[in-house]
Amino acid sequence: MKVDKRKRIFEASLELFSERGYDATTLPMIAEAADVGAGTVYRYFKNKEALLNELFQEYIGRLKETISLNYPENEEDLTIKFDHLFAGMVQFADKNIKAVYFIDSHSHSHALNEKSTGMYHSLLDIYHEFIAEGQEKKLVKPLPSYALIVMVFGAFIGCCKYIQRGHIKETETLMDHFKECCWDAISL
Amino acid sequence: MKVDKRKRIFEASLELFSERGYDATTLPMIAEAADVGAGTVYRYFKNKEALLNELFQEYIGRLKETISLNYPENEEDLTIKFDHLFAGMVQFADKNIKAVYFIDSHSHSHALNEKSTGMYHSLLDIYHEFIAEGQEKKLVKPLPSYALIVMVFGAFIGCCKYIQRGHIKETETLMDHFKECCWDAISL
Amino acid sequence: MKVDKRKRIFEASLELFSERGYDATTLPMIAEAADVGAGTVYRYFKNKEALLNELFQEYIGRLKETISLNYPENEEDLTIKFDHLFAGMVQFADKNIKAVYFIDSHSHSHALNEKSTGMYHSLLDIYHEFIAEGQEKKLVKPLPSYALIVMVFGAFIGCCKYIQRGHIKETETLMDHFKECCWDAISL
Amino acid sequence: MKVDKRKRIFEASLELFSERGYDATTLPMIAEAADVGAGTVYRYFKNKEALLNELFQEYIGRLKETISLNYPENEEDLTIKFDHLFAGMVQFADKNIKAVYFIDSHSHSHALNEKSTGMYHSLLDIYHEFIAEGQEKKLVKPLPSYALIVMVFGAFIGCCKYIQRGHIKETETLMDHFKECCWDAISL
DNA sequence: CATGAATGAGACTTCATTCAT
DNA sequence: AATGAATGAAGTCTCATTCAT
Repeated sequence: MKVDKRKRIFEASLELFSERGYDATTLPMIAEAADVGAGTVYRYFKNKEALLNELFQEYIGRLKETISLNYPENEEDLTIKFDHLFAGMVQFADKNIKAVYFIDSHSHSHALNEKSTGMYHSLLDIYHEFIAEGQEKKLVKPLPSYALIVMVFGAFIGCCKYIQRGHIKETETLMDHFKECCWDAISL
Repeated sequence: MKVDKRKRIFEASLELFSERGYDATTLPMIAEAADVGAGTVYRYFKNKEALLNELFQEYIGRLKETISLNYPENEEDLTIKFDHLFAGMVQFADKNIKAVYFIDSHSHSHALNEKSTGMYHSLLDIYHEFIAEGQEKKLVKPLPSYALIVMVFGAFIGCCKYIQRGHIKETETLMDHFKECCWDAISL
Repeated sequence: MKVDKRKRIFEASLELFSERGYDATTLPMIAEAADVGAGTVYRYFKNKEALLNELFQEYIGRLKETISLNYPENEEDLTIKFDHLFAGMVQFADKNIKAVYFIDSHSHSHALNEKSTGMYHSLLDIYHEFIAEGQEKKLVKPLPSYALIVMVFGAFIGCCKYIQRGHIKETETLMDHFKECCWDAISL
Repeated sequence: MKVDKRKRIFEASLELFSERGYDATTLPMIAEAADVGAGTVYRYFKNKEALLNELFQEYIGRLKETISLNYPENEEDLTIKFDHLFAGMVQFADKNIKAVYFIDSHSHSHALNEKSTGMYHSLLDIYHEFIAEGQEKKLVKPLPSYALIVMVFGAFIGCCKYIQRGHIKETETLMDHFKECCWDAISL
């Protein structure tokens, strides 16, 4: 029951934050969506800001976990690493599409604390390392890795939005095409 | 004088909205940044929401104008069109970097009215047409054009953010590399 | 066990009310200080207001008892009565210094009920009678007895606060001097 | 008009704080009593706590001024100084009876800031000096001056309360008697 | 025109109290 | 009997908006 309420608040927040943004989401909205009393939210989270940060950290953590799981750290073939990273994102988005939007739209929120931004950057580091390795092997374009990452993320999120809006159904083929796009974009 | 005040409000809003977001920006903040009385804002804009929409429409309009100007509508060579579109974006961003962030971060704001979203989509239409033409000519990947557009935009905005944060200086070479990235991403 | 919990709640309340005041003391504070659950307080007291009143009445009762015990009702020598009253106050304060502050700072609380204020005034009546007798015997100044009482109380509480703040150690001599002060103040 | 609103808020606060205490007084109560909107209070005072402190400092200042005015600093006869101090209190109480209660009941409030307590103690210093001089001259009892001051204050406030409750009308004779009480209490 | 004082709706948050366990 | 999770009423405070000057 305890876990239940906390989970409901978490999920309601994720939904609302991803759709309206943190600032445009009121606590009463969250309470109603989670079907709990307004005061109940404060039993589980210190305040609205803490709720945002816990939510952010939770999903950054999950995303990182998804990507890190079985990551072929010592693989020589870079495309295998790329496949893994891309597959991880797809898998995560598949289960947590709202979380993808939420992370994307709040990664520079003024309400994030140091730990949150720290976790965010530690997530990006995985990609930075990948880019760096690729550039060393002359397989990836010699552009700032930050920009390349954003490009892939931009593409990925665009793809998610596209799919969610129902313009088209998600297919494995589509995802493969997207992966190709991304690879083409960054590779030499 | 009238124009002056309106302009100051506009610019203050652009700055604040792009940095903090519409919801986190208060009217007193805007008034102070524009160095006008709070009531004065209401002489030029019906309310905060109207201010957002006028601002959004203004910059969407300018961006569209920049891109459309001398657009080689009947050009056969698709890369020339691509060059033009990319150059337009770069040129616009060069003069209105805040506006780029503003548009990016508010394109799905809950406070946008129909006209604003309409203009936004009509801007996207230019790109849609370009993609469609490219796909017809088998020069562009047969992926949903919406996704391809977002990818290019994502890359572009990522690039802008990257440059603005001072990680590197903007150079013509850098921009050319980015253009290449984008073209590689979408082209067959 | 029951008595134990009730006692702990009582003592925690006394401490907190005397230090922060009734209104600035929250029930969670009391529960924590008493090391009981918040709900438990309601097993022993109807609500916060009832707790205040029971506490007030309890200590007014004890003070009255202390003063009344062996009160030389029929003593002719007024100074002996005065000595007794003063000694009673000192004795009470010695054991219940917090209660002295509590009574002093809450004797006009908006949350006291009729019974509480009734007991308070009935306590004052002892002093009123003493003053009246003294005035009849032309030993006490012909001022409103209420004012004379407050003066003695004011002196007494000031003295308690003074001692508690550690400015000086309580000595029998000091108390005797105070008694003298008080007597000088009211006597002709 | 500006001054008017601020003054009304000040006076309403004084009334409510002196009657119910700071913690039991809500901002809506103040706003209603002052006949202004709730938000208006915040145009004049940063918050409720600031309102309390400004009020406290204002009246401490006035009281100090009243007492200090024409204070016979170099007078040899101590009773003349005493007369002056006592007369100052009476005069102040005459014009600001609510303020007397307010100061008395809030002088140890947890919401007072450093400046407020500083001013309070600087007010007490006037009395401390008087006591010290008296003790030096062997005219005042050799008790802690803090305690003697509290006694006089206690008497004075008791007297004020007594008068206000209408038990008796304030007369010059009454005040003279009180002064005598106080002098008897502290003098050798 | 321009202002900023004034306002009340509503946001965040706390807390006295209840009740299922 | 004891608990503490749950709650909604109410408190403090902010802010979009209006309006008299």
